[in-house]
Amino acid sequence: MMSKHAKEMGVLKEHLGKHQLKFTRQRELILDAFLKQEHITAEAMYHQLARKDPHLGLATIYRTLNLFCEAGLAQARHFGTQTQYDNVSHKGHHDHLICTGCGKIVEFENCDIERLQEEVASRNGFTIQTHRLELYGLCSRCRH
Amino acid sequence: MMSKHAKEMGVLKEHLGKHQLKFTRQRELILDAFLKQEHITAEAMYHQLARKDPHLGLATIYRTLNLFCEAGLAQARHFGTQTQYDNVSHKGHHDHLICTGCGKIVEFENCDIERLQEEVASRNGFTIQTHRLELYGLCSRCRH
DNA sequence: TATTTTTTTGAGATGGTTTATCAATTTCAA
DNA sequence: TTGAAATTGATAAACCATCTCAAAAAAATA
Ligand SMILES: [Mn+2]
Ligand SMILES: [Mn+2]
Ligand SMILES: [Zn+2]
Ligand SMILES: [Zn+2]
Repeated sequence: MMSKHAKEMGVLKEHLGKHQLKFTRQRELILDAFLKQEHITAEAMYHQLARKDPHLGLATIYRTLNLFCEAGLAQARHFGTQTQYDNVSHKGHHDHLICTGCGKIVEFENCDIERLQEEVASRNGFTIQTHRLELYGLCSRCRH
Repeated sequence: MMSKHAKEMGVLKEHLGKHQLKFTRQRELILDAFLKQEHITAEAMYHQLARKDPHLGLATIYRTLNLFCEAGLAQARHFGTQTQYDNVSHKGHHDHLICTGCGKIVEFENCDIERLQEEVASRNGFTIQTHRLELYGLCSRCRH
């Protein structure tokens, strides 16, 4: 039977091949667990994977999640104190709504906002490379 | 002669009074230096003030800048690795364009973007408390 | 398959930034 | 002027992420 994450595993292997990097048991294990998440911290992955492999080191988790970022499977986001790794393997650009009550994260895309950002930039002589838009507030559950 | 920063000194003193805090030589010194800046890090203030008072501690700078935030004179911004303290004593809400080449920071306000943010939030059942919008790219000088 | 080369790993040290601790000092109201 | 309360400066600690390096694993080569 074919792995559930065959496509993404292929993306990783292609990246590894292009950069003289090796395919390891740890990288496979971490990718498999990562793809089941939407946003996760290195620390959270560490604890979650400790059950499957108690010897997996935290440094390896960080190294591997950063590798996923380079391979285009993940994006590092800095919402709070710890870096959240965003699983972007199956989605395009998006921004976030974050509940300050329960920590819930909702993703959204808004072309109008993106266009206005470009306008602001060009009006000031800038060319945008990246941007960051985060809306912090209370979700409907936490408001009541 | 009246101090150049009389109004802001008044805001600070009012905040101190309301919270049983004391007016000190250090707080006056740091406020005076802070108000001459647009955005500055605690570390940068520390080095800058070392000339006027070589005994001023870094912890005091941090404590005092955080106090200014509580008094509404400053806002902490997390653009890069170090916290930038934004002098908001004479301005309202604004967002930032940041040049990845030279570090130049341009402030902007855009009501249309703000309105669209509210729309996105309410469509998702959220009530916005704060937001963060940063556009990273190259300024006209750095592009050439 | 055996050998060699190269990369990766795990444990812990290290680094950078900010906050906490605490005895000595300063402020300010009585 | 006195004394309670807050502040300060030096430095330790916390925190998150990266770096170091010897041992292990992977892949290329023979
Ligand atoms: Mn996301
Ligand atoms: Mn600003
Ligand atoms: Zn919530
Ligand atoms: Zn520039």
